[in-house]
Amino acid sequence: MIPAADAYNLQFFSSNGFIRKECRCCKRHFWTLDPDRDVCGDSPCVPFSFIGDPPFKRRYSIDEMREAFLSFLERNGHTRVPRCPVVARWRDDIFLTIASIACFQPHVTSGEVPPPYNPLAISQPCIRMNDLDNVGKTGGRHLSIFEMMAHHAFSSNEKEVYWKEETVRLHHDFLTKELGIEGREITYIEHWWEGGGDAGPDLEGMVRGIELSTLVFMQYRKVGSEYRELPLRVVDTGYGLERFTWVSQGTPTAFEAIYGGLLDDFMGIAKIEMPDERALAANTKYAGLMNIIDAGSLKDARVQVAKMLGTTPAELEAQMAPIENITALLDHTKTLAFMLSDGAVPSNVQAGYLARLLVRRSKRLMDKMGIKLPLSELLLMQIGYWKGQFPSLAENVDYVMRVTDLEVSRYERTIGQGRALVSRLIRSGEVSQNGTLPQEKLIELYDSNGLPPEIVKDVCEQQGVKVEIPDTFDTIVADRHSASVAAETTDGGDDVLKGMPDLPKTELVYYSEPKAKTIEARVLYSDQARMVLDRTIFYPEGGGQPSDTGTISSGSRLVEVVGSQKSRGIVVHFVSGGALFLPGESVECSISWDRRMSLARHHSSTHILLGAARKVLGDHVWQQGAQKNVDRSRLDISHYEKITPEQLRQIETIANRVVEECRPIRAYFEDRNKAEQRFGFRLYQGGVVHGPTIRVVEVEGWDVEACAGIHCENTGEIGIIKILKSERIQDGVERMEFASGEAALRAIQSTEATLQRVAAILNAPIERVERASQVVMDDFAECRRGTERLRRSMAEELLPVLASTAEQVGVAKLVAMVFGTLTSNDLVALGSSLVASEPSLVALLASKADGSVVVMAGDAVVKRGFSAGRAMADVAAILNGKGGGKQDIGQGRVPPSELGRFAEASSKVREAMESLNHT
RNA sequence: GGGCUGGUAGAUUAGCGGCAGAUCACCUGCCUCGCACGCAGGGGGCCGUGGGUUCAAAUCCCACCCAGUCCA
Repeated sequence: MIPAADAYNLQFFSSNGFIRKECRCCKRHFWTLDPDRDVCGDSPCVPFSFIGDPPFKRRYSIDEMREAFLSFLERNGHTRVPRCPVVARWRDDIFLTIASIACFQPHVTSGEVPPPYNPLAISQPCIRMNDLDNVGKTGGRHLSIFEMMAHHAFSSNEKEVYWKEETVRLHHDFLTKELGIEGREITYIEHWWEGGGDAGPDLEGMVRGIELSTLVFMQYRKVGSEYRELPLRVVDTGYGLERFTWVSQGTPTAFEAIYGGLLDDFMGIAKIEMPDERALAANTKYAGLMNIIDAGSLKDARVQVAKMLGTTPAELEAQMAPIENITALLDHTKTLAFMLSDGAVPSNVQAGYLARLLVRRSKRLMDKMGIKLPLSELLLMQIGYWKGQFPSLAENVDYVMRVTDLEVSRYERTIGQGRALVSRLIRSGEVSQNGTLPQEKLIELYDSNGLPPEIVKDVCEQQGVKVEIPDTFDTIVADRHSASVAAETTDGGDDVLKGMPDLPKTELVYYSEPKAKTIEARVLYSDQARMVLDRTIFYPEGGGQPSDTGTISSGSRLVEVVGSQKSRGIVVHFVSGGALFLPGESVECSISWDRRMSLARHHSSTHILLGAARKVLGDHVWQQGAQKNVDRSRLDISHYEKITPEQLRQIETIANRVVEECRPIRAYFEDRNKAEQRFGFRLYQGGVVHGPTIRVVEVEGWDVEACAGIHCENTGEIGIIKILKSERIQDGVERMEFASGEAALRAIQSTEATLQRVAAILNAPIERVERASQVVMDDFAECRRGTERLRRSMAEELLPVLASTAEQVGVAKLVAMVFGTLTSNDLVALGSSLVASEPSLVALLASKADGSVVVMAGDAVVKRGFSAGRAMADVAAILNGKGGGKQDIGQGRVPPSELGRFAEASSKVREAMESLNHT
């Protein structure tokens, strides 16, 4: 979209002497106070020029800068709000908090929920993984974690807070009056912003070649190719804290400014020296000119910078690589510290995968630099460095350390196995003739076995096999996946209200009177399958809790309610029995009380178990999903390893203690912002919750969640919680299945009944079942071994007898015999002993028991060209059976009755033997 | 959520339709003052589970379970 021409034409600009210009380099329009300026102020149009020459009035540390920003805005009518977690659990579209505005999406920006304060100021740690490869190589322009300082204002037709004029004024005042940057240094580039379906004009605040801030005016919703006005206009600013700090200090890279002493500590551990400051600054400046860093352009950059410094690219590479690695490690470990402290569990899915990726990248960087210290120690150092500014980092140190060590050992295990795999691959000759590993194999090793190409190369070259890593490795891997992306199936989402007239919202009596078993209600709508009432006690399916069932009746007319759903505040009852009622009629509603109580018990148990799991396993435990049912329910939680039986028992014990304590369970509606302030993001266990008012379910002193379900009023009503089993449903997610109340009793009884039946089978009392079954299993194993021994000794015993029946046929000997009760396995054992003792022997053995036939041939006969397999096929043909085999063994089966003609078969074999080669 | 690997003795694994093998570990004996070791012998396998195909399945097909891994 081409924004309206006057979108950037601000009073602020004209009255302060700004002029609009077009960059001679990139052709973008920008505003400046400098009439002579003809470039926009962004790199690559202008180089970084703050290094060694900061344009600020003084140097700021990172927390001074944050404080300067937030207090400046407080003085200008904003309220400071605390940061959000970096793991965005309140969003179902992103895993990580990628911008400050993400804290207020979608509920605030959609207008559904009022902002906690308006306007407000925040400094939000954000994580972005899209430029991971660039981190370290661009002097700090790319970071996987950064703080986005922001002021947000939300305006509507009813309430105007502030919009473009005030935003730019605040920005300009902060930079000039607060930080002391000359107004002429600042340019504002006109830009159009789109993201997540929203759009609007924005201005990018540039100083000395670097973008310090972005001022976005979210104004439109993009629907197709059309832009519609949003009811709520959002001032979405983003001030890069790290960049502000860096520019204020003018250090060669941003990392000195961000990490200060921690950078020195890391360099000490890696035993590397700071490279020549001039080279480093040149490198950063040049990197600033490049928009995308890949293997090729990095090479170009090295050549250019080397030329500037009068050195060779190789020398420069040697000088820069260590600092690039250590700063990347510094960045990755900070990101990990934040993610893990927020309870991210490394896994193969979602945010967990990003955590795993970072662990592995960090570990690889450490290996490259020869750092022996455990990764967890580096995280500990990061936590130590940041906890003053982010005290919550220190709260989960044990978890962070433990899960990091575990994850690193998993990685090392994978790599160890991978190395062995590569060695085997080489030994087995999976290498092309010219001694290189096929590229196909290299890709597969990474894709299927997680082996980074460098490691494969390392192992291969130790064994003299060459490996070429293609420059486009990542692209090839990506292509492999994009080729197999299945067409997404989007179901239409049948609206349960389809075809109904406009109806008022249903009064939800199941909330106001949770103990009501029956009520009177008035019919608003009724057809063959659906009914809507003015009020209801039928809980509609939602939040993992199935709906109530029951009846709706009037006099002798009665329909069964098989389920209910809520849409736009209206509860629709699904009925069987037809359209018996007319709108306006008064009816009697009655729900299946046993079902309701069982569901309520299970639902309350879910909350209690979650709290118990958190106590036993740690604060990283979050609900990942839950399904309640009448007989049993399940709760999925995030956890990094298999829950042990002992932990499961502990969880069960603690949960039942909560039941015994008869704690009150309170359910109430609460203003969203108030609830969040009181209970934090822990509320959102059940996933994303919409609306300005949320229903809070509080198990006193134990657990608080936003939840729409029906609960007991007191934990005592649950009676008992029995965990039935736990399983790992995916890496990082454990599922617990449990039953509550009477269902728990039934489950226990059922297990007991099974045990009793087992006891009956074993003919032992329950107390001795364990021992008895052990004895049975041991006996069974012993029997199997005994049979095998017997088979072998029988073969030994029968050997001389059989051998004596051998008949000379040409140069070979034939033993042909039919047995009565042997099995195929026995025949093979016999045959193999026979041919082992006499290499020129052919054994043709059959059994009437199952009609199995075996032909075995000794080495000497095989050498002369005899094929036991072919002989077997001949025998099968004669005796109406089937069979075949290899040179030395043939097996088959014929109808036992045909064995009466065994002599015919043996003469056929004899014929084959007679025609054998005599030499 | 999707894709790709793999599951065989306590461990690491070979076999990939036709007699389940190797190495390490384990046990016994020998050698040795003793030992990393050496020599001789031995025990140890529902070939992940359940179906199917086949005269015959560790092996092929289907489903499931478990582990690993890449991508979103």
